[in-house]
Amino acid sequence: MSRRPFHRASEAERRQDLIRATLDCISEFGLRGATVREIAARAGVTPGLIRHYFSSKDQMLQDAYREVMTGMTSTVAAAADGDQQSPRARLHDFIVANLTPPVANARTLSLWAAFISHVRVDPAFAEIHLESYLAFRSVLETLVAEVLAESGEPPDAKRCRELAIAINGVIDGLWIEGTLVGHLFSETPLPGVAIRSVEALLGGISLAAKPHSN
Amino acid sequence: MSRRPFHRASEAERRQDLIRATLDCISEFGLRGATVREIAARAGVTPGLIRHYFSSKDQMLQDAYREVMTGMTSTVAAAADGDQQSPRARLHDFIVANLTPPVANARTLSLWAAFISHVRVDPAFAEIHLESYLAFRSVLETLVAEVLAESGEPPDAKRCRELAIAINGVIDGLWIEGTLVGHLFSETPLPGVAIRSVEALLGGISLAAKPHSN
DNA sequence: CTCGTAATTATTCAACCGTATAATAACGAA
DNA sequence: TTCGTTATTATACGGTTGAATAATTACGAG
Repeated sequence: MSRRPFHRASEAERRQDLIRATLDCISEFGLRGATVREIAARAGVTPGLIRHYFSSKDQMLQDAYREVMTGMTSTVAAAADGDQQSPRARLHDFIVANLTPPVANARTLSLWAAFISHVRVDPAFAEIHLESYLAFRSVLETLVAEVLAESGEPPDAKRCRELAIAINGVIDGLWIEGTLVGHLFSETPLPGVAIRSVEALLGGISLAAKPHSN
Repeated sequence: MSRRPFHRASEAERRQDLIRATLDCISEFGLRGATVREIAARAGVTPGLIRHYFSSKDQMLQDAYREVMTGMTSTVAAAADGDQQSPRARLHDFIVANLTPPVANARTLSLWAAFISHVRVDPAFAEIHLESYLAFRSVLETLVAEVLAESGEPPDAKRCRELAIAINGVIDGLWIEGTLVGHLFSETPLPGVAIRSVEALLGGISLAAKPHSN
């Protein structure tokens, strides 16, 4: 009976491994399949180690939830910051980034849905959701304001807010449908649908780097 | 030690009770809390009875999923069929029905999210999702086609499809946000946001029964 | 009224869950 | 090298899970 060999890892590294294993289990087997034992096996450690880095399994799930959401938001925010483009081009890239991998991805959607289904159950999840939603909408609202200013429209905070809410809705809805049954949209690629929809919502403002030909 | 009294119920009635108890448990405690024992207690029967009406717990979950989705779709479809209104008014009522109770409801959203998170895990759930999505979009696509025809626009199947996809996205997205953090939208009620957004998507067609004053 | 069928309860089972605790091994400081 | 600290493993515990089976009760057919 030889004892299992092991190596010490840095705290950041271990926590990252455990969270990644947690997300893998959730996306593959659902929340029910994300057991302490399965997660530990996936991370290549023994179950007891989890309680050494997280005060409880729920705590680890919450940290995992937070990481998923901040990861998505930072990814699309970064996409809107490529070079010094015009506000319209940046909003364009922001929208496209939301509807293409790695954000538009079946695994990510499964994780998001699993966590969302717990928002009503656990107040801690509700708080994480609220934070991440506001962070996302804040980025979007700023982009919208810049686009309107670029088009010479007078600043109107209330209109920006409502536009951000609506655009956020379009993005969310298309993201869900596109990643759940993406094969249905080979004829009508969703990034294009989203861009044209947002252009309509903005009252006809074109988001293309160069004006449309049609 | 007296034996628990019981009464026989019709099969339809019992299955309905069990499914409702299942949905109650999921929305309150999440999928993890929807155990055979808790569900049976909620339905006022003993756990063994579940296996008498459903071949397995998963089977019951799938039936519950199907019922939630068909219930939502039939509710909003019925809202669009009030009296013999104009197509524009019917689309208007359809959209509003999606964003007001009982469809826009935290419990319903929790259920939907819990099931969605299993689409990737279990092919049976994926099939139910596909069916319900297509049924919903079909209703919406018909409404859109009628609205366009009413406005004298030439029939264009591809445009109808794309509009239905986009409008579906707006509805889904606002539905999620509105039910998750509804208190954030007291200043900008979502049904109004949705109507104005869809009007923009339709290229300016008004959905009000009487033309806007602004 | 009787009796067979089926709905419902009661009980049991093996497996698994999250957590707690003790033993051990790796690493840094001195 | 030595030794203390702690990351990691190993083991154990009480409770829960979905499922299977047996015992009982309600109800309809005849």
